Amino acid sequence: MTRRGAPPRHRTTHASRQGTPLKASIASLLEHAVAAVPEFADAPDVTSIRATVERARDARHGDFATNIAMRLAKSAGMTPRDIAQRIIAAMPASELVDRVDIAGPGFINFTLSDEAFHREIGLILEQGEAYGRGEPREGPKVLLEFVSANPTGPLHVGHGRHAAFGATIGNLLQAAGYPVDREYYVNDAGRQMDILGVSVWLRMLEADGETIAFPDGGYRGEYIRDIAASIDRDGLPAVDIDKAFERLPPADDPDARVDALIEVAETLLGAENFDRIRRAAYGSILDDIRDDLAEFGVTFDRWFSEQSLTDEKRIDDELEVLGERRMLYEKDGATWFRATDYGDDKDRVVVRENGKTTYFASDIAYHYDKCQRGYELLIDVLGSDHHGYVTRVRAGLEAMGYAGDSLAVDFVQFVTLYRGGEKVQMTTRGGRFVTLRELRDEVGNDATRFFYVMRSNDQHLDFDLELAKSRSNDNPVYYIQYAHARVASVFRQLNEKELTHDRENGVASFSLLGESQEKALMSSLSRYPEIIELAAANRAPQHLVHYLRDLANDFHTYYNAHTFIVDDAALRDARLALIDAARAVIASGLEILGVSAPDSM
RNA sequence: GCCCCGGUAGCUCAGUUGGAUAGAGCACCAGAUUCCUAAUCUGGGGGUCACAGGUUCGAAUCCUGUCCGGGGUACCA
Repeated sequence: MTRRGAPPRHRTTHASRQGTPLKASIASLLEHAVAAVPEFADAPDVTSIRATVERARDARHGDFATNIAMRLAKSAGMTPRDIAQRIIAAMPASELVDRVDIAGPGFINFTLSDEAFHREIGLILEQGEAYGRGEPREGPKVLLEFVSANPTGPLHVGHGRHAAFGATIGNLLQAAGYPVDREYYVNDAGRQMDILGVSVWLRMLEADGETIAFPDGGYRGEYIRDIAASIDRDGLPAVDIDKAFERLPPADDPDARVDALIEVAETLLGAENFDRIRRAAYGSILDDIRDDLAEFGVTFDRWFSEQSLTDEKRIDDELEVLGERRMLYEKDGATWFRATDYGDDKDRVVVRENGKTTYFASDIAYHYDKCQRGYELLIDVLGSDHHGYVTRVRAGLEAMGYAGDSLAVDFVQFVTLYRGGEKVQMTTRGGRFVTLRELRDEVGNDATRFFYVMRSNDQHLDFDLELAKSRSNDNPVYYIQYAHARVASVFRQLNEKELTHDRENGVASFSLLGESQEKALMSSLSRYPEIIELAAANRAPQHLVHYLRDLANDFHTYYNAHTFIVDDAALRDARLALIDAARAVIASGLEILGVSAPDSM
């Protein structure tokens, strides 16, 4: 499992008042009961009682179950069943609970009253799409960084998964009440930007009719030509190409060749002009990335420039602090950070022999900066090939005086595209990837967002284009959206029959809803707050995906089994109120996933 | 070598932080619509949770070891 910096558990101050999720209400009853038994007063597990309350998996076990009696057995020196007996005897009466039973080796099973569910559905109708969202929390203040792709080309399908996952995590944390900001780290400094500038310049020359052996390390996408065409040539000096290229290192050393080309460009054009091309290039690409993400429903609170770390002397500050703390030393002409003091495999270079700082030096400064801005939990969404960074960045944070575990990293595994059973070639000879935009154009934003988070982030993702596009029962996106559209359709039908829906009458008539499908739907709906909390705490959107699928199934089953628009007004109002609650929860869940909730399909 | 992730039904994957008889979709088989959208529903078969030990009332889940697949192990970003 990926290591996760778990946010501290929400401390609930509850009585079983309205607005408290069902599970918390049950946990509260249990806490009172345990506290009322003197023998358990100092049992070590009492503080985590809430965590022991679970939904029963089997209807025969009631609605909720706890294993608290088994957990207390050792410290209390009693058998689980005896403990369960004592706890049940001490349980305060509640209108939410019909029965409390002991089962199996010592489980305590709670069977809720109809009233408990009716209240919960009423609450959904009252709160609408706000239902299930956690109370705003003081902290930890979360900074969520994701995508952060280099602005050297358009986003591809791998970045898309990062975008969808990160955005959904952000929505989930926010829904659970955490204060969260989203940030994109823009790698606008260093050699990559120089290579980008050179690539554009070479394409400009080509457009002028020059023949140029394009270097291996350069960016050769078609978009580079487009950018080259858009560069304002006013003030650019004329260039004697042949002379400029005659001293280049041989092609079998691509790195040296690219570096030499950068130098040539800077000399011939002048540093200012070259910088202008470079900025135009990365500015245009970054605009494209920003648009692409915005169309995908992914937005950021801040775009943080790597270059600003240098400009604002943040890296200098960092090196000074590390130096004062004696965390640096010189070797082989470079400056090294004592990462091994903090558990890393080896020490790491922060200033190279050539005097330039490393990307790692920027990373420390950047994460240090995040801490200094007051964020208490830093979440980075990274590709799984970056796992080696975590230890050293944590080391950097600790050396700078912050807790290493304030950094949590969620790794996103690779994406493989399939068309039917066929694997899709993701890269072309020109080094071109299938872009996120192409994927979105082909399968649509909704299916794309959904499929990206359908699987656990640390699972390889097989993205089947045909399945994502299919408008059939194979496709879980449409399955869920269809449930939402069906509810809207029912209300349209109601309108056509010139009937109206009296919600208050419906809520007052919930006791008429005795069908098994109705009870199942109510139970599922009441789970929503638990799902939000679970998915947020684990940063695992797939919990929400699976929940919505199950919820849609409960709805479709109900739809097929019973008619909602019946003659009996009370029953009709009650049924319509129930499906309207289902509509609200589905809409809320889809919103968190960044998927639309259509009224018709 | 060392580090990270994964191994659960024919396929793709869940599994609520150690619970009760391991779940879902697809695929396969059999059914449902005079009625609110059949983009739907109902039923059925299908499992050595990679393997071997261990921890305990209880293990797919935790520990140790082994095997297989992917990734990483830069004075690149």
